This record gives sequence, C-alpha cells and structure tokens, in this order.
Amino acid sequence: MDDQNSADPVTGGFSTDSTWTLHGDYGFFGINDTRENSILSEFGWNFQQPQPEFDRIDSGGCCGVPEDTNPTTSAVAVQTQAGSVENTGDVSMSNPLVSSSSSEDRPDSSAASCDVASSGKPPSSETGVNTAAIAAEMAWVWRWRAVYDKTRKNAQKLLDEMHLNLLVEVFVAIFFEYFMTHVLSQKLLEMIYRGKVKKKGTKRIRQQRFAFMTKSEIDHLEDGYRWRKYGQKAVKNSPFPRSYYRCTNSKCTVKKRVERSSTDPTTVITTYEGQHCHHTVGFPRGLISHEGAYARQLAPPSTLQQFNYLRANLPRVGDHLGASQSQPQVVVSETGDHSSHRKPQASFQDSRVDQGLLGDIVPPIMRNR
DNA sequence: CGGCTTTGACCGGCGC
DNA sequence: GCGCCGGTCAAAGCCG
Repeated sequence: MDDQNSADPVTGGFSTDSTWTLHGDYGFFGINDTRENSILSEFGWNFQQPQPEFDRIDSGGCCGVPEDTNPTTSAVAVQTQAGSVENTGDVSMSNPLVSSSSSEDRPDSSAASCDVASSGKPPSSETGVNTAAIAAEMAWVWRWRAVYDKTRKNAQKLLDEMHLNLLVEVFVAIFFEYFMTHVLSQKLLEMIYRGKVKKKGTKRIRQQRFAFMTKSEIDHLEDGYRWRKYGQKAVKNSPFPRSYYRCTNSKCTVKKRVERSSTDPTTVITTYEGQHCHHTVGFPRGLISHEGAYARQLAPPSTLQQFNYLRANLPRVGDHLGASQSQPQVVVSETGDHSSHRKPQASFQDSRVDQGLLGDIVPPIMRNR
C-alpha cells in the first residue's frame, strides 16, 4: 500500500496526513449523523456537509495521471464496447476509459481531471456529457480509492482482523453501490460508443460491465438486489455452467452472470451489466418507499447496519488488540445468511503489494488490461 | 396461483 | 456458407 501511495498521485498526496477532508457528492454514504462522523473521524476520515464547490482532495497529482497506475478504474469498471468484447470469461474485458489496450476510446483523463478541478462541479453522471465528465467520474472513483487506502491503513493500527474485515466490507459495499449507480450514465456510454457501433444491423449496445470474483461456496451471492434467473449455459472449457440473471425490477435492465471459475472452483465470478435505475434496499441511500417490500424480503445487511455493527463492536481507539501487522488480502465472501450479523469470511494471504479495495475484490488477472 | 427455476430451442455475431 | 459460441426466449415444471 505504501509503495502504491507513492505511485498514486491521489493517495500519495496524503501519505503523511493523519486526516483529510472529502468534499463533494457523498450523499450515498447515508452518513448524515454525527455519530457516524465520529466513528469515521477516528480513522482520520472527516466528512463535511456537501459543498457547492467541488474541491479536489489532492492538489498535486490530478493532472498528468499515469493511467497505468490507476488500477481501480481500470479494473472494476469493466466496460465493453458494443459487442466488440465478447467471450469475456471475463478476464479479457477492457475498459476504454483507462485501459491501455483501448487507447482510441480513452479520453484524456489527465486533462479531464484538470477540467474537473477547474469546473468547480462534482463529477456527476447527469451533468456534462463529454469525455471530461467521464474521466471526472473515474477520477472520483480514484479519490474513493484513496479514501479507502488511507482509512484502512489507519484502521489497521487500531483494529483486529475481524473488525478490519468489517470495515473493509463496508467499503466494498459502498464502492459496489457507487459503481452500480454512479459511474457512467447511459448518456455517457452512448456518447462513448457513438460511431463505434456497426451500421449494419441493430447490434445492441452492451452496457458497462463490472466483474469481480468472490471466494464462496454459494454461486448466486446476495447483493441487495433481487434477481430472476433466465438462462443457464454450459461454459466452454469449464465444468461449471454459467447462469444468467435479470433484475426483477421491471424498469431495470441490469443483468448479471454468475459462473464458477474453472481454474479455481472455490471462486465465483460475477459479472454485472448495466446500471440499476433503482436503489438496492440493502444500502442506506436505497431505503425508498417502493423498495420497502424488497427490504423486508431480502433484508441483507445494509451498509449502515454494517457501520452500526462495526461501531457497536469497535474497540476504543488506542486499544491494542494485537492486530496483525501483515496486510490482509481480503476476499469478501457472502454466507447467504442474513438472519444474523454477517461473519466475514475473509481469507488472509501475504500481500506484498497491497492493491487496496480493488485488490480485495478484483484479482490481478482482471486488472491487467 | 404467482413467482421462480429449468432447459431445450432459437438467434445473432464471428471466425474460418 | 457453415459451424461454433454466447446470449436470450419461452414453455414446462416446481414450490410455497
């Protein structure tokens, strides 16, 4: 992590700070309570009320960002160009925004990030349909990564493995929610791929994909949304079938594929396509009325619930609980048991190069594009 | 009976 | 053109 901080212009800018401030659109945190702020501030994570002005949290590394040092955006926001990236098996998917393998699709993220800084507006999917806006969103995600890195680094000094895992789970949940609802609006996607789609026929535009791998014995992991299975196919060169699911919300076009890795049967590969037009009930921001029924049915541990659990079980800052000094490589797992507090099933491995949240949820093979 | 899964058929893209 | 393959459809069956 440390070595990455130096390479990461965002994180690097904060490597010696104990606290920093994050402005902008973080309403999706559902953190508007001073108690949550208090908890987070204990990790050196200060939240302020949303500002009309968007302040970059770093001042030095935004422009001239080396694209290859941005693993978060290059891996998690997996995006496919209209049919051009098939047979994903899903490690071969590319991200035109940042991937070096698709440079012609990639906007100038450096200039775009600078544009964000000068525009005075938070990156939003709904504003400014241009490449700068896209890159701005990705830059936002990158800042997220910086927040995560910093927070986990601080938390590691204070928490035992279990609590650290809970914290990581919170981040994963938030990060996942962000990608499913904030990154790259449909307008932006259409803009990106305009002119790329073959004129011939009515080739459908595939929406952005987002894939991650999870160590789990359960194929279909609970993610707070409700899915209907609509197909299953045998996968070439794999003994495990691939299942196709659609979001049961009639207005939502999000799909996901679930398959077990042929090389590692303990790993489930989940690929999401599209953006939910509604919120999961499992997240604090998604507690809107028409989803209430889902909330009661599914009742997955919400981010806020996880926060509350974390808070309730949090050792006092300063306590030394013999936390491991090694960097845990956490693979967030899902027990499928929502009736009780989730017990994080995290596997710890030596992690010579910490990849942060991304490293937790996306294996390196899925990032090297 | 409604909601969901299963599964064979079908469709379209792509490479040869 | 043909075959392969990924993805989707839809009828049938299952289940609470």
